[in-house]
Amino acid sequence: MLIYSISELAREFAVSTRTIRYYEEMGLICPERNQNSRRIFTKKDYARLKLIMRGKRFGFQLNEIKEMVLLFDQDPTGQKQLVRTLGYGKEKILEINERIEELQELKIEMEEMMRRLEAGISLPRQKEEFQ
Amino acid sequence: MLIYSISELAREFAVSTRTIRYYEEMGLICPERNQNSRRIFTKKDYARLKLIMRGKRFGFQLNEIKEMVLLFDQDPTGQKQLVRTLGYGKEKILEINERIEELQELKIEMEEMMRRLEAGISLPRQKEEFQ
DNA sequence: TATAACATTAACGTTAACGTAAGCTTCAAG
DNA sequence: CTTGAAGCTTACGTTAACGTTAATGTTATA
Repeated sequence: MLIYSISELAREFAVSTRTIRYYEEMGLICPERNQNSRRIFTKKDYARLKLIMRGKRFGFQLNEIKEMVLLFDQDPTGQKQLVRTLGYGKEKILEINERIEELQELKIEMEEMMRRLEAGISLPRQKEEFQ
Repeated sequence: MLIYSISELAREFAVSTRTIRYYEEMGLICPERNQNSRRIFTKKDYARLKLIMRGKRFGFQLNEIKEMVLLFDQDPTGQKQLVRTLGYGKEKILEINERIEELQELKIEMEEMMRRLEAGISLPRQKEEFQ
């Protein structure tokens, strides 16, 4: 599909139309309008919304998400802008790495706890440490 | 250190004392009190707060976090309770796996974009897809 | 012993991220 | 042609997660 109405997008991403309008209000998306001022969403808008939703799943706030998408949106033709974008991107990648590591730790801890539970051991001392 | 005051914990976790009191208000922690009704935080409370903060970093809401910590808090002596806890834990591990995968995807995409930027290529077509 | 630093509860204020309702226009189907 | 579904704007309502203030009590220390 090449273009979407607001309700189609809302259905697709399992959010309300109000949510999408709110994202436009906040400047995270800028869909075109037809002659009757109805919003027209392109594939580009779709992709943008997908990024926004992912950011939300990761617990980022809308203004953080906005900062990210806007920064990567403008093509950094100027040398200075490019350097800035690169620095930002590398920083974000480091943050992502930290998150991945933390999640893997959490996973290991939970698996450990599951094993203990399955073995039928309460292990109050260990519990104290984890809890 | 074996016990903490509320301001010590607040400093340690870089939050306000109000935040810690709020978590108690919401039932996420239950610190003991001294004879003058001042809160006394033990190592156990410290560990609990650490878990809460991690949950926050992952974008969980306080009631979700509460559900988790409370569920793993009670030792599931009853068979039924144990089964329930095990099921919940395995579900959570699956969720964590999904998050890790999603983060790794995101990381790859961002590294890809960084490489393109460093190569000095705008790639409008690719931009459209990612953006 | 005074006094600053820290603690308590109670209560009202704030902000992000929407929900909801009203009043209007537009569009598609029978 | 009407009628119901969908869209629009405006605006007020809601909730989670605290911030802030007030009024008061406690503790440490010079």
